[in-house]
Amino acid sequence: MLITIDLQSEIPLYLQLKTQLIKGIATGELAEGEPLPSFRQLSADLGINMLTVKKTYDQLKQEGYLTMHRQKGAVVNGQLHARMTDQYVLTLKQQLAPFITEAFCYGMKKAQFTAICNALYEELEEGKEND
Amino acid sequence: MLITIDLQSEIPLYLQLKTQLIKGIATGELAEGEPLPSFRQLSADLGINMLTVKKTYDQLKQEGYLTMHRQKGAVVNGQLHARMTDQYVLTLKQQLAPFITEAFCYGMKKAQFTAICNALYEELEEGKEND
Amino acid sequence: MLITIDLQSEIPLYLQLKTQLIKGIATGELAEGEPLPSFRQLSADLGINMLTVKKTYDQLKQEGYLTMHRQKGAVVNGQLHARMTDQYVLTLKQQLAPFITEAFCYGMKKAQFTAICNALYEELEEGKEND
Amino acid sequence: MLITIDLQSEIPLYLQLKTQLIKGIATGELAEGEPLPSFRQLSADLGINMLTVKKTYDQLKQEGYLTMHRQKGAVVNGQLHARMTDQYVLTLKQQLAPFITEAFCYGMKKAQFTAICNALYEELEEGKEND
DNA sequence: GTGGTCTAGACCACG
DNA sequence: GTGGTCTAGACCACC
Repeated sequence: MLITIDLQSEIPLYLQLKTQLIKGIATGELAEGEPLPSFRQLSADLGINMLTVKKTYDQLKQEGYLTMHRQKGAVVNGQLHARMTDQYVLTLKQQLAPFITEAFCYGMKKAQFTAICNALYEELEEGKEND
Repeated sequence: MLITIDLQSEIPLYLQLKTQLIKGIATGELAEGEPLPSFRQLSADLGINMLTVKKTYDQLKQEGYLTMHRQKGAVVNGQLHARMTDQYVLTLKQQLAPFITEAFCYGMKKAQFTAICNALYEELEEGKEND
Repeated sequence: MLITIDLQSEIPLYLQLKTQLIKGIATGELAEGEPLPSFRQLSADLGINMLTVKKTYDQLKQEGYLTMHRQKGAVVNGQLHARMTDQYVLTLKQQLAPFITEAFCYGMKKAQFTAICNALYEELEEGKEND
Repeated sequence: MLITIDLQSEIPLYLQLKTQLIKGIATGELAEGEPLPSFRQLSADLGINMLTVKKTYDQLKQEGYLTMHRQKGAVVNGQLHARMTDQYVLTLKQQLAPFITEAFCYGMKKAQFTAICNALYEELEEGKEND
């Protein structure tokens, strides 16, 4: 799986990495049980610090995406889903609100916004089918 | 206009304030030509630092939402919209992507996600009609 | 609140700190809403690294004991309890099992073990009453 | 005797193995004089490294649970108990404290905690009776 | 001042 | 080799 880090971006490195790994899991590109590269390996490949990678792995572990393994390193965890609690939906709404307000301010129509979301969603779904 | 600041939030105070003011302008709740409260007044009302309010006004002014008057203070500037560049759409997609990926991981269906967005969007549109 | 760190111990520093802070919260010595010292302050006081303190705070935050605050620093979070899920009880049993097995091997009677636990429990309860 | 190793666990493999062997000895499931499987056999059965098994046996030998025989391999050593020093009791209290504090924070009552411990204790005692 | 992030080293236990 | 922990610096945005 190809991972790219933009050192210029204002988005923290560990978040860039996290987002891409989650996407890999979502699309199935990183299948359940598949091992991820070790801290050292990945940090060397990306040219960033070990701790930054570890921080990412720690968060993914805490959120249930990964399991850390003394022998095999980090492996992808199945059994996501069924975590879509009301609490999550609430949090999501709060997170989306500012973007929607901004889009509205910029004169974007509801239909266009929906189209963008659908496009992103379908990207993931297609990725999953192609596994 | 009611403004609420969440000191617990990880969103910077000035951004919370900015978003709400922009929303007010977008919905028309803050009409063109209407003066905004002074730094001192607003910062006291919200219980935050004057500098934080000033920073918000500065940005809004710089983005064309406000005009500063020596006597009237800050007044709302009309003529928004028509700023929806391709660049903005691209940025928006990048910002939305992680939330959509996460929702997808948590098993949320596209329809449910769209429904949430539509609900948020319609809140804004209704606000505009009721002015 | 007095916090002591044993640099000689094989227990990680951040865990020593975490345990003591949780205990402080449990006994009510750190009351809801009370601010904790900043990273820099506490790390300087204890003579350990800032990141080690931050790591502790991060975990306590993630477990719901704390809320991080841009202005006030870290503050104690109320509304614990009601988190005693079946999952937690199961985890607890797994964590306790080895200690009980060991005690049993060393010839400790059930009554003595229970007595030790009760003593520890009552320490906390008394601490709470005395607030 | 059934031994299970959890590769996911954060508990070192050699400790998992050691705990279970001690438990077997404590309950009498592994009777005095009974030979244990060879390194090679046990490591193959459990799917772990031979060195890990050896490390476990070494420690058990050093703690007096086993005796190594050039021909018979490792054999169980009787005469346990009577090792419950004050030092051990102190250590145990320190180890249990964090779990009890956490349980207390989560709203667990003393009675429920005691019940859990008793249940675990009785499991061991019954194991012993049934031999 | 605060927290948030990142780096470049280091040592340890485990396997 | 792996992950787990720790240190001593640094820069940034926010308040």
